[in-house]
Amino acid sequence: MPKFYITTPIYYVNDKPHIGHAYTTIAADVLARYHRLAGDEVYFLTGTDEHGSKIAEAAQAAGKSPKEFCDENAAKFQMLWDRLDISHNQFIRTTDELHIKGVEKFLGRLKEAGAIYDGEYEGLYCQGCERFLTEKELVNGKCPDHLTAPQLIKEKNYFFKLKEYLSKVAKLIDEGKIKIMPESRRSEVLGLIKQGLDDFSVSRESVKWGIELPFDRKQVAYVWVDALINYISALGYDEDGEKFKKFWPADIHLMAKDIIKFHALYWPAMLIAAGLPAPKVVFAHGFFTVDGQKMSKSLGNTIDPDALIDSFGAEAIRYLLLSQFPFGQDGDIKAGNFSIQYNADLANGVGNFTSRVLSMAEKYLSASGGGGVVPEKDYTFSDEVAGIWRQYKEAMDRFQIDAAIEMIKKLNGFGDGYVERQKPWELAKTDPEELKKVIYNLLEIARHLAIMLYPIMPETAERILSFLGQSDWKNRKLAELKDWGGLEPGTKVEKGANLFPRI
RNA sequence: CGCGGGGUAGAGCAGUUGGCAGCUCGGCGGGCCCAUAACCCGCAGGUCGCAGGUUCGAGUCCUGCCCCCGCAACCA
Repeated sequence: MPKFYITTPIYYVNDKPHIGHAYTTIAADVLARYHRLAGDEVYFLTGTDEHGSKIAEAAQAAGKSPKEFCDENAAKFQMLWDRLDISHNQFIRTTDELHIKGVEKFLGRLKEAGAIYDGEYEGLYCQGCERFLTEKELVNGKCPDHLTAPQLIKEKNYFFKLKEYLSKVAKLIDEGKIKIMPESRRSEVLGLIKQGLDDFSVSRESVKWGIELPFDRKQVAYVWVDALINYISALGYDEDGEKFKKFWPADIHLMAKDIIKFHALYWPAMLIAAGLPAPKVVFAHGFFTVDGQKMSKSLGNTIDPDALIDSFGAEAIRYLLLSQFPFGQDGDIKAGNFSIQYNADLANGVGNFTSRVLSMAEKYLSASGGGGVVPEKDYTFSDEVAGIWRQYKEAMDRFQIDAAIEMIKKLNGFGDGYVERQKPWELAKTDPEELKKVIYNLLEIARHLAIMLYPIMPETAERILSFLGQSDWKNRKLAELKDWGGLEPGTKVEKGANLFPRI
């Protein structure tokens, strides 16, 4: 059984989760669920990044200890993932003992390998960026990202020999061993390599809230280095450990484009230095604006994920967020149109289609025990549906979640069109035998629709499948589920509840 | 020479390797009555930002130009 190890970034817990975190995590969940459905052994990791001076400061401002502060915020993330039905296998926190051990081991390994050297660093440090800036990066003496003047800081630091490993990373990217997606990000990263990057420091002397270096307890790991290591520490980071052997390297690190450099260059370089394989895919999705504007607290247009869930439900939000624009690109979330789209795609689309099909089955094929009973199979549509499935799979395999959603809409439309052409309500009077075939086809289309829907809207899919009398589908692989004719004659179906009430 | 995204039908967007311009919403007109006043069909609506170039052929490649948006903090 192939394995599929997928990760989200670990989110910085200096505040509660926002819509961007939800977007990344839902996307990862969709891919994780798709791969489980396909029969892969999936390991889906998410978590929180809890060290660094910013956290320490925020905790102090809140009058709490760093750990207390982190506990509270980490819980908010966990609660949101719970509400959104995120199916992660593990939620790692960088304050977990497991992680701390992993970081110590990994940094120790880098030191042994001679990839770390100590030196003194004097530089302009930007609090906001949590890193030293070069003179060249400054604009009018200020950090271009934070518009604050960096402070001149001098401290002992350990450095990672990035320059020494960069050519190896470049080679892996070149050979496609590390796939950077989408394509535009790949060229961006190759451009960065061409420009040349400096060795970076992996430790901080001035920061206290962090993981102490095993070879120098006066220093703590730089928060970025600490964070990246979570992808292996979560698995136990033990070359002989079963979990680690099975799942590493990651099949895909998913993230937003702002942190591509860390994942596509720094992290693979560190892994190479430590003698470990690099991740197979580094996928950076885009940023989005909301209703044409960048989200910001001062503009008051931030969207609380919980409020969205309250209005539309977790299932609809998963769908709405991912159907807005091509996955990977920048785009705009038209929150103002959510109710329009909800009604169009979910209430009038999926909800109405399953409703009309199931109620026809119940009405025209009612059995003595009540409810509809699936009639004889008909093979009319094996080709059409197989074609849609092929495109759906292609889309998912290329991480084009939006394109996969298009296929769901296409199948839905195909089903609605079929109803119109066949007019079951007339066949009910003129041709009962033909009617049975038509109903069979419709029920079967509904089943396929539900399976396709599963990664995006798992709860909805399960409900439709249960209305269709399906119970053991979870034990089957997609390769089998997507074949035409999966619905067995004699199965009882029921109209079920209204899936998406109009709003 | 800061970085990045974008200019395609009224609105919002697709257009992978160049090959007769598509989708959704909205508008108009029909149809249907199984369904969540839902569904189906048809119509209107585009000089694909501008100007050159390459090509048998460019929204798609090249050059130049114009315009819009994001880039303090939070932060995917």
